[in-house]
Amino acid sequence: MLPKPTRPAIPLVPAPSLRALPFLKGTAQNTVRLTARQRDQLMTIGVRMKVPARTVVYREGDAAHAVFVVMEGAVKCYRDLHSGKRALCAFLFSRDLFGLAEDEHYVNTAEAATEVVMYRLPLDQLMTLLRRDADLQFQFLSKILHELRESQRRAILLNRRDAPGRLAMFLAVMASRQGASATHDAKVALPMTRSDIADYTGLSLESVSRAATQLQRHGIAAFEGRHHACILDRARLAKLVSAV
Amino acid sequence: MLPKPTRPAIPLVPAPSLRALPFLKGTAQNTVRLTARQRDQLMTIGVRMKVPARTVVYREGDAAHAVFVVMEGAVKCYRDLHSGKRALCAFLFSRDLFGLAEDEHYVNTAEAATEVVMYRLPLDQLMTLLRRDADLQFQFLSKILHELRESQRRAILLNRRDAPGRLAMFLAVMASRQGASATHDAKVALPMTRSDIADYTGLSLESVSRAATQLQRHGIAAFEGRHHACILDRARLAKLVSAV
DNA sequence: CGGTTGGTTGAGCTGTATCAAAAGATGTGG
DNA sequence: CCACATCTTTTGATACAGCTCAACCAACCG
Repeated sequence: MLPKPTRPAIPLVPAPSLRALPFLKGTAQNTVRLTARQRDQLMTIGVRMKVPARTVVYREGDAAHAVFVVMEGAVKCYRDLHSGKRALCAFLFSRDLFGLAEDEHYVNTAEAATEVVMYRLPLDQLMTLLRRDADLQFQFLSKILHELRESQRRAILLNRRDAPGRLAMFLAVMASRQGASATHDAKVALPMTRSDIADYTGLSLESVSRAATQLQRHGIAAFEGRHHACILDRARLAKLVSAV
Repeated sequence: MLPKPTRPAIPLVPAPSLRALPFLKGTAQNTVRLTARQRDQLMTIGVRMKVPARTVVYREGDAAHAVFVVMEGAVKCYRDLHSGKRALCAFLFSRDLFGLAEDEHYVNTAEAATEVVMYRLPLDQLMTLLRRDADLQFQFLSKILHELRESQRRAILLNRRDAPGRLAMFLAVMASRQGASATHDAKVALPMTRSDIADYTGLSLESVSRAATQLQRHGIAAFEGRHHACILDRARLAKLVSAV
């Protein structure tokens, strides 16, 4: 399922880092700061991998021997339900962490939504590292905390009943992830399919489509092609988002 | 808002502990094991508090100076939405952790649903402890990971469209929290109000009520009084739960 | 060019939110 | 101890929003 991991001969590639709002002090950027040494250590135990889209990194129920850090591309994490439907738990992007096990087994399936570059961190070695370096461990703790909050935010999204509102929240999340400044950068990349968006927002495929055309008709956002959206009216989008 | 914290003169009270499925090895009980020394340390920096029901421990947006561990009773964590509705993020019970901040501020409001006994752990002292004791920190990391999964499980609950199914999932969660064995202990305590259940399950108050009578009519569960349910047919409840 | 995958649009149905009101619990003070 | 006021829960009738089924359109690919 996975191509054989390859370690780059010359480490010219960037070292893994983590994106998260800090637990404590407010800094300008929402990145947990790893020291050069910590990044080196992670790079040492980690294996850099590049996989094509649709690669299944691991399946729900598999024994967990590693966690992963996304470097480039998008990963989706999901659980297949008995009804044949799919619950998408999260999209992972650059500097995101995934593969956190429960009781030594993965709780959901991870699949590359695009071509993905990532680091594979073997659990035993990572554990050794974390046990020795409490600061590094704290960065991981912060990152997991960050994911917890994203999950709660998604829960709020799912609480909504209106399809346009849900899609608006999804758009807003994607925009903020891509570091969209308040004014410019209205373009939002949507590397996933509509079906993925449907599974993530808890809507049917058709409702996503309808909600998109609705946002477009109201001049709030434009959907150009499959994988790009353009936020036209930030104020009204924000209003829709907070109109829970 | 909060009564003055009091430290017990004689530490005859139980030390704080954390409930979580372990990250790595599967043990029989779902409790993270703290060493006696770690529990002592937590008890040393922590302050034991007993608050009556409806006490607001902290509000969304407050500066975060401490985290809390529930010893007895139930706490609810929520966010009030602009529409006047309330999104309940989580119920916290014995050995649960709450008050995890984002950027030095609490992200939701915590309120005692019943009379609650808890430990208040000042952040600065806890941080010092965690920085020194990587093992202790790992217990906290595991606990947060556990909460992350509970949050994802709730997201799956919210994905459902049918009220009886949602209520069934809620019941199952409550039952498993109270350590219900597969056969006995069919009684489930529901310390919260119907309104709280509605806010947690993302249903309207009325739908919760209707769903409850429906489960009762089908002989799956009986609701006796406000705060107690009795699971009558475990098999069919499980079927309803997994019929996503 | 047919086949496949992904996306949009339309018509009807189901189930929950909503509004409204009654019934049941709870607590207070005479 | 009862009567009253308040809060919580239940029950009923209606409307609306999204799901489902189904057909259609577009892009991509050998």
